[in-house]
Amino acid sequence: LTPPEAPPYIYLPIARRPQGLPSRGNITVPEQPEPGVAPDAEPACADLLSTGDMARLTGSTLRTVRFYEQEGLLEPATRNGGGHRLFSRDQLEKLQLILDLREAGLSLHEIRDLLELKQGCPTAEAASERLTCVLERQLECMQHKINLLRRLRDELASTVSAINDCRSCNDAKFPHRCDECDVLQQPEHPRALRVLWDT
Amino acid sequence: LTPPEAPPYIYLPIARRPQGLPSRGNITVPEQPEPGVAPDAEPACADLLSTGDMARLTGSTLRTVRFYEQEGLLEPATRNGGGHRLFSRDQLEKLQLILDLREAGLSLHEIRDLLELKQGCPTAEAASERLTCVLERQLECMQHKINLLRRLRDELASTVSAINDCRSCNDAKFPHRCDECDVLQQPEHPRALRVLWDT
DNA sequence: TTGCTCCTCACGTCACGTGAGGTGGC
DNA sequence: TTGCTCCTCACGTCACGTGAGGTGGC
Repeated sequence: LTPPEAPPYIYLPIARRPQGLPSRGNITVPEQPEPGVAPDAEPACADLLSTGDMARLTGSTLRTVRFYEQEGLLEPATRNGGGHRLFSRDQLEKLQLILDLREAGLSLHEIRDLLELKQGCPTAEAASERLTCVLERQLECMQHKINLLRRLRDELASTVSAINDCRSCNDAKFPHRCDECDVLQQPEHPRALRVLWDT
Repeated sequence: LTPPEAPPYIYLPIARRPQGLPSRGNITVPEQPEPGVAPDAEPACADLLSTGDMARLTGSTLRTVRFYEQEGLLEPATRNGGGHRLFSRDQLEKLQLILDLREAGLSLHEIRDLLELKQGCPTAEAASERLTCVLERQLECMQHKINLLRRLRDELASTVSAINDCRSCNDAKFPHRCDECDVLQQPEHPRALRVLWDT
């Protein structure tokens, strides 16, 4: 990808960056091709992203981008003269998916398996079946997690509303005998209220 | 809590455990008081739970229960003659809440702050306001996470349905030019399909 | 005596965070 | 020359996992 004769300063990250693409400290996600720029002229070299661009555009960190490269999840298209990594756009999208899957609870091992699944299958049939199988198992886990989060959200919300009247409390039952207080009228306190407030 | 004169074998965990409470390998969650057993006679000693009971009843591990005790999140009511921890029922409920909050993404530090918040406040007003503030911030985080998980679930589900037709694929475009395939008819592929399948 | 459950170190792991010291083009 | 961004070690952290070797009542 790097012409051997070209001097390093040809490859300055700023020079490579089309106007409107990531400027320092700007977190706006840039659109794909500039109008008037042929998208298939120099497809891999047209708009490469630095490690910092990758981090800023995804809300992650330099360390995370480098760590994912070290673990084989990301691959820079090339490096410039100063040794700086330069990533193509598809690696940005890959990074965004990895970060979302991480937040959904998948380990990097599971994510790597997903990313490598298709290339590890001899036929489209095998790849389709295996990917479907893995994704459906993950879909179940995600649904369980959504259900837990929704239950917990409702529990904490009802705890907040239950202790609302405690702002005007002058009772000596605070803090040790709040479970005997008439202000907390609910017949059965939600678990979070019992654990965080009753005692 | 431990009468100094009493010999240790008075405190056997089996002897303390009312019938119907956690038997080995049984994951059913027992009901609170046995009918016919006065619930306030020996309240702290009536039904104490071993570390293993705590782990089994919550689906966690011995190590986790011990770690949470070491970190000051749980406290055993006492220990028996053999040094085995014995927890009261409110610690089981506390452990369940801790585990749910962990799965929701809170750190043990944040959870400890929540658990200690009330006792660290001089008045009910202060405690109510601070707990409300902390919980409402967490509610926002949880809602964001729910939204992310739902989006990701839908994205993966549509990816699964998109590659369904690939089971009968014999095209030479597999595996490197699937993005040019007519079978993947959607005008705009979802991100997961682009990252995991197109290439 | 044999299982079973529990105990205490203590080292390992996963996914990064956080400096320390150095480089390279405006 | 001065900032700014990026680089490579390398040690730290968080939340446990995983044996190793030992105890105690059926």
